[in-house]
Amino acid sequence: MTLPRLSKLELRIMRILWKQGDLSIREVQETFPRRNRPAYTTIQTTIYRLEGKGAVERIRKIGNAHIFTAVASRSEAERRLVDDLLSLFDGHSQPVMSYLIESGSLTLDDIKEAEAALRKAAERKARK
Amino acid sequence: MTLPRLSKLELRIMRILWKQGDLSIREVQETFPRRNRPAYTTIQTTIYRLEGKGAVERIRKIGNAHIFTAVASRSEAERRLVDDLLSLFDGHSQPVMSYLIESGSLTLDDIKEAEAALRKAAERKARK
DNA sequence: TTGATACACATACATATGTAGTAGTATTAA
DNA sequence: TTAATACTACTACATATGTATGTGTATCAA
Repeated sequence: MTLPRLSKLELRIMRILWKQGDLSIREVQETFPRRNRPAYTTIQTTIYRLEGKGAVERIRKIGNAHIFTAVASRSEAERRLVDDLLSLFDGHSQPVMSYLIESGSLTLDDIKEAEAALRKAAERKARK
Repeated sequence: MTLPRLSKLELRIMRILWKQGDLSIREVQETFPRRNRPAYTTIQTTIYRLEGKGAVERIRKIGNAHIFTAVASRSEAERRLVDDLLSLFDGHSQPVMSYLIESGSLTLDDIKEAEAALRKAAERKARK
C-alpha cells in the first residue's frame, strides 16, 4: 500500500508507463529524447528497482523481453511528492502557493479551478 | 548565486538559522526536539557541508565555538524547492494545486490571497 | 594549574540514486 | 544452421546524504 518514495528517474519512468501503457525496457528507453537518453542498462536497473519497490511488475513476455506494467497509481505517487514538499514547509500551503505564483506557472484559471474544487470538498465534508 | 540543492536535513538547519539568527553548532543541535535529536557531530557534518555549498558561513567565535550565519536566502532556497517539484510535473501547477487541496492544507483564504497576488503580478507585468 | 568538558576536524560507513559495463542466453534473419 | 543481435541478470562505481566515531585541542571551573 504505502508506496515508497520514488526518485526523479524512477518517476520519469513511471510517467512513461502511466501514459503509454505496458512497455518493455527498450521501449521505455526509446521514449527518452535521442539527445540525453540514458543507456539501456540504466533504464533496466531503474526498472528493476521499481520492481523491488513494488511499483511495477512483469505481466508477460514478448520474445524474451519482459513487458512491465505500472502497479503504483499515478495519483498516489504524485500525492506523495506534494506531501513530501509540504512537510518541508511544515504543512503550510501558503508559501508553496506564493512560489507557484512567482514561478509564473499558476494561472487565474488554475486558481478558479482550485477554488471550485475546494468548495466542493468543503461541501462533501459538511454533509458527512 | 545559484544556490545548490539542499537536502532535507540541510534545509531543517537553514530554517533554524533563518528563524533564530546566528548560532553555534551546539545551539542548532539543541533546537531539535529532545526526542529524535541528531548527534552533535551529525549537525556538525551537515553544517560543514552547508558551508561547502556556500549556504552558511562563520561570522565569529565565542570561546572556541564558531558561530554560523545563513548566507543563502530563505526565499531563494524555498523557491528552488518548489521549482524542483514543479519540474516533476512538467511545469504544470494545476496538479500540484489539486494535491494541495486534497491534502486539506489549502484554505479558501490561501486561495483568495493567491488570487490577489496573482492579479497584482499580472498588473505589474501589464504596466511593464 | 590541572582535570573535566566542549569543540574542531578528519574519517568512516550504510543507503539511495544515477550511471553503465559484462557475461551469458535467447531470438531471429540470412 | 549459424552468425548477428537483443535481452536478462549481475556487478560495479561515483556522488549525495544521514549518521556517527575518534583524536586532539581549547576552555573553564575548582
